Amino acid sequence: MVGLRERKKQRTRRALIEAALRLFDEKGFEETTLAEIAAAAEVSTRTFFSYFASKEDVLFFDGESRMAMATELISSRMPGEHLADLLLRLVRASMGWTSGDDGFSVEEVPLRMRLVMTVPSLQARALHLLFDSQLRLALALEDAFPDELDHVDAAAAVGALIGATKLAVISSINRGGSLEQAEEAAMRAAQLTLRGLSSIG
Amino acid sequence: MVGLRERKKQRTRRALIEAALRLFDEKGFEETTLAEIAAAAEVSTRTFFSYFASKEDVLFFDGESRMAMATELISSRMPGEHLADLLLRLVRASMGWTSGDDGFSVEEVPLRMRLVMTVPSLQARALHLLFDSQLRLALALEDAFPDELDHVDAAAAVGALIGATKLAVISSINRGGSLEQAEEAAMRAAQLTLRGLSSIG
DNA sequence: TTGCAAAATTTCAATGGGTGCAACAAATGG
DNA sequence: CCATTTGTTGCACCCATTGAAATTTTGCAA
Repeated sequence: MVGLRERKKQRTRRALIEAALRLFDEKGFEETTLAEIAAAAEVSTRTFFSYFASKEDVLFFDGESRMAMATELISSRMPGEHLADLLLRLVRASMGWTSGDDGFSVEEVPLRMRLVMTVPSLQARALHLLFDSQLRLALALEDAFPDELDHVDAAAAVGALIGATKLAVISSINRGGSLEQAEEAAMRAAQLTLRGLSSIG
Repeated sequence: MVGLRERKKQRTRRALIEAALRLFDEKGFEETTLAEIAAAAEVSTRTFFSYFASKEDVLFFDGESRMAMATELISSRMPGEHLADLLLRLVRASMGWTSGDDGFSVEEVPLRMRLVMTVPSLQARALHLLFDSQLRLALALEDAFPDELDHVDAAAAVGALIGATKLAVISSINRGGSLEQAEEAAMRAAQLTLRGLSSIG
């Protein structure tokens, strides 16, 4: 299963990610070409596309593992646990996740935030990925509350929670707030929303 | 103010929009090139970009006028009107807006929905535009409730409301629901969220 | 170890969106 | 009618992305 082939692929993937993040940091996203990233990772430009579907995607390399952690947490619902409590657990836990098994650490979080806030195509991609995650989380919620939630409830709960926290965070940062203030705003928005959600589950 | 120059520009803009929508409908978005759109509108390809910043943007030509209607509605808050009531008015009204002064009618709504649901780059662009609108709506809300809402409240309210309805609509459509069922889901999600929001304003 | 099939990489050419620029045409205002 | 402003065009160019064919690397079995 974990033969040489697989290990080599992981090494290449890692090299691409590291090269890309470094170059994005040094020269900016739009100023970095795929050719440069590929060269820095010592592969051909074409090979980049067998690892990532687009230039944007390399920045969100840990999306899948974060998603896996989230769905796992949801499916770990304690018997009888209330919707709002489970979601609060989810919000708290996910703020601590920097990255999963991908082996990258918390250091690239500010870089990613900066890039997503300033580069339109990255913002669009981030929103798109987040939206996709929400649909999947809603499905997971439905599974976790088979008798209590229908799909509109589940969608409304996930959409409201993530919608509120996301807008609060960005709105806070747009006003020049620090990452700490943004985190603070996120928790407050989440709690406001969860209070409303307590009428559902 | 409305000289020949201005009228001519509006005619060109309209021609571009009509040509683009027709071609997107006939051949699909990705299969339509900018050269074809420009040719159908009888301008040069280069000119397309003095009207729209990207191929995606032409599909959302009425975004600004819809936004204007929304902010106007918010600023028309009756004295003492409660947050949830104002937002309910907003949701109801906006479902009726097909397009504003742009002079296009309800006919392109299904086309747009179909394209946004199936073309990734359009979905990303739509989410990006919607997100931007949310930030502006949150600001408008803050202005409308100067004493009752701080910016986290406002962001949470807008984010939760739009997040919930959006996810409910798409989730409903993803299950094969009709546009009517989606609208139904939207209203239900909005009401669930507004109930929670009644604790804020 | 050798040889072969599968998988990964490279090379190459082409498409198409998007931009900067300089020439050109048309409208406006006097 | 002239001068200025504004919009249009053609052109050269950059770069992301894709397809296909050629080539290399790896896994595995004889």
